[in-house]
Amino acid sequence: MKTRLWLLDITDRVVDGVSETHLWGIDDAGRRVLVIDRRFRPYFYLLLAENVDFASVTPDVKKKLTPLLPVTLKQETKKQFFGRPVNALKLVYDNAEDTVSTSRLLAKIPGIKTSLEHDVRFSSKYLIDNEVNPCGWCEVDIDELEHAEDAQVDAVYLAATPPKPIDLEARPPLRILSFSTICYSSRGTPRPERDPIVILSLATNAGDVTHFMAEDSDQALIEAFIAYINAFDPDVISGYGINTSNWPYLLKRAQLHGLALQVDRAQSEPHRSVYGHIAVAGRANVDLYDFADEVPDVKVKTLANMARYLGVLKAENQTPVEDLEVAALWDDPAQRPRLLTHADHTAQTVLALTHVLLDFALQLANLVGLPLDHVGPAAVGFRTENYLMKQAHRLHELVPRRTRRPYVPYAGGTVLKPKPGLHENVIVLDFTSMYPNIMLTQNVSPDTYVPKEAADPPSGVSVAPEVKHRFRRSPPGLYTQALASLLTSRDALKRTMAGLSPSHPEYRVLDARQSAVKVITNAVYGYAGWVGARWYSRPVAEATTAWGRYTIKRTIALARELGLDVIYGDTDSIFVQHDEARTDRLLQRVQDELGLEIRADKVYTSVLFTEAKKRYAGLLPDGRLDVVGLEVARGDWTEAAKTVQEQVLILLLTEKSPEKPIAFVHHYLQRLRRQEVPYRDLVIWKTLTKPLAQYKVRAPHTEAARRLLEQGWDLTVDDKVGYVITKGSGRLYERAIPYQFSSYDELDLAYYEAKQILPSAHRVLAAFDVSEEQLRLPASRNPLPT
DNA sequence: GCGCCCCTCATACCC
DNA sequence: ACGGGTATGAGGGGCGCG
Repeated sequence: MKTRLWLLDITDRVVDGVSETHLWGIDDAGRRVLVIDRRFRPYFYLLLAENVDFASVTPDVKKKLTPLLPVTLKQETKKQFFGRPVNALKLVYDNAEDTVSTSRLLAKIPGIKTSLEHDVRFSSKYLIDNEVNPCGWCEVDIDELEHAEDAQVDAVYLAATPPKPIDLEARPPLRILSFSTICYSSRGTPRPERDPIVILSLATNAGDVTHFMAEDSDQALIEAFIAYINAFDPDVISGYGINTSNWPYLLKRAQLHGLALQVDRAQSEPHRSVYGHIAVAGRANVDLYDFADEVPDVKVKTLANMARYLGVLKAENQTPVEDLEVAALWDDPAQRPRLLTHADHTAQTVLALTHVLLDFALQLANLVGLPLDHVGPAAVGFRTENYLMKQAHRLHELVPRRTRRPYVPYAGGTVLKPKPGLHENVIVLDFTSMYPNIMLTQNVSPDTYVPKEAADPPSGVSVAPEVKHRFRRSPPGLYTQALASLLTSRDALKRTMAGLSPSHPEYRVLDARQSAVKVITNAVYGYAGWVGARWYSRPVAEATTAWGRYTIKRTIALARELGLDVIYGDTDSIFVQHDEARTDRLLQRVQDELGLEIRADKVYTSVLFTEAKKRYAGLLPDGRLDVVGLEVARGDWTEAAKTVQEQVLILLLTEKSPEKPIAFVHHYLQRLRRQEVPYRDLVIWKTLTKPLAQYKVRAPHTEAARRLLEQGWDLTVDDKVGYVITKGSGRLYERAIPYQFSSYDELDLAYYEAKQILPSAHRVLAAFDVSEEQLRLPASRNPLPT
């Protein structure tokens, strides 16, 4: 018998000392199935030192193994390590838990260089070796199970063969459940030991929106949630911040009531897993917050902000509920319905956001080979690494161990000094995927690097400028093959998409796929320079940026030869006058001489530069303002400062003279003094990047955080603190108050004028020789209230 | 005690 | 826990001044 399985989740366990793998998925008839594979065995390698043969080490290995568990030894002669053929002993075990401890012991035997792949997760090896990907289809021969398995699925089977990847068009329809909770706290952050969950709202893609309310306690609420999940039987459970907040809270509350939070398909409970996330066996628990980083335009990553930006926050009619208000709303029978509406709305928003982000998550999981619930919480480096491990398997390359290394800095890209002032009709020319293409064309990879003392290999080498690192020309290395595959697949996806209407159902999937491919393509260079990477290689990273600097330098020279004035440039781009004939010739010459593609990107009808690098603003042909690096583009300036700067820029770039902008600033300052600028536009948001105790200086946002803590609020690393500056004397940090605890009358408006509005406006007006003095309100008029 | 200088710390951006 | 390059503001210490 055969089954075709779309892989949703993979778990493993040890039964009677033997590891087994559980494949949870959906078959091509839409049934939820579990396939148990007892055939795949844990293993690791012992790498033999050079000029050491199997015969001279095997007896020692066997001797050490005797008192240990049964192990099968295999001689591997087809493996490579960093591109060099090696001999390795493969030790195959029964129990994955035994491999790590014995690998360390055996690596000390003379003639053994090191142990390898003992530090790769068992389930990862399973997927990689079988070339099976999560969120993709596989085919497997199955037998009936001799004993019943306690799993909440339509069928449980035993694998009779290893699974084989197969190409089936569409994924099966998934049952999705999104939820959110509201906890009651009379003071500060709710504590699970003390404060109940008062509302749990959920929304499903079957169209149901439901909530459960606490009565005397939240026990019935939790029981109702468990019952609902088991009845609806979702494949995907999603939420916003559920890995850090909702799940841990629910688990603690359930524990206090003596309840088992049985919501998975294995009759067990959610538990913390490798990347600190919560795993729900047999389902995919997806925390959408983990994908918020993919949307850099959203600075303060609340659910509402994400949803608004992605266009899924339909009903904005209701006033948002602040954490501070929850207790009062719950306690007031007249207000409680508002809280319930808010809760339901939140769950619906999470579901809507899931629809937007899930395709990307599925494609990323499938591309890099991490299970759906792992791929979100896994950092970019680990996503990239998993993709590389899959490539390595195909090339018979052994996976290097994770080791601690010292950090040694190296030089990056070139940034040109801009020509300050207003420029008209400017085009931006960009290299397409500069670093990936450099690595591809020069065969830059950890396994093609020729060490300083080594002689040139027969294939010849390419030599990086400045740093002089050498890379053998052939055969293609691990990175090279990975990038070739990524770059060609993205091209193909783009071509297919071009032939489809964006409304075509396939289009969304292809677009999600190409985004996933792009993310990993762009991450490979950074991965190479990350000291935590298994395939870390400083020469690779350093050579890549050196070729990049050479490339941009030559491009500038070619532009000048063609009579094009270079106004600015950063790493892989140059800004020149928009002269079609000359830029066309430049693109051709760059392609011919450098073998890299440079493309016309944006055109600015007018663009303004200050003296500073990485900061400019321009008008696009459709009239939109594009702001780069300036305060408008930053999350740590007040909305007030950003609004003013944005208006000043629009007026400046359209009028090309400073009169109207100056008048606008004056007008805005008057409104500020009359308290007509909304209070929330005067809040400053800053991220806590470490625990409060580790700060070496007192800063406004750390002191505001301290005040929040005193009032019972929890703050963790990566939380944003919103504060305002109040009147009084002394340091700013003494006057920085969490915005919830202050009011308009207490604000130091002079600070907002002098340190927010005026600098951000002046920054862009300085190019027109406007002084900050000219932007201030005349002293006689509208004096500041004291 | 205050203003000034210079340096460090901290954050967030660009590519 | 992917890279380096860059701008900017506030804190903090040292110094001279009154």
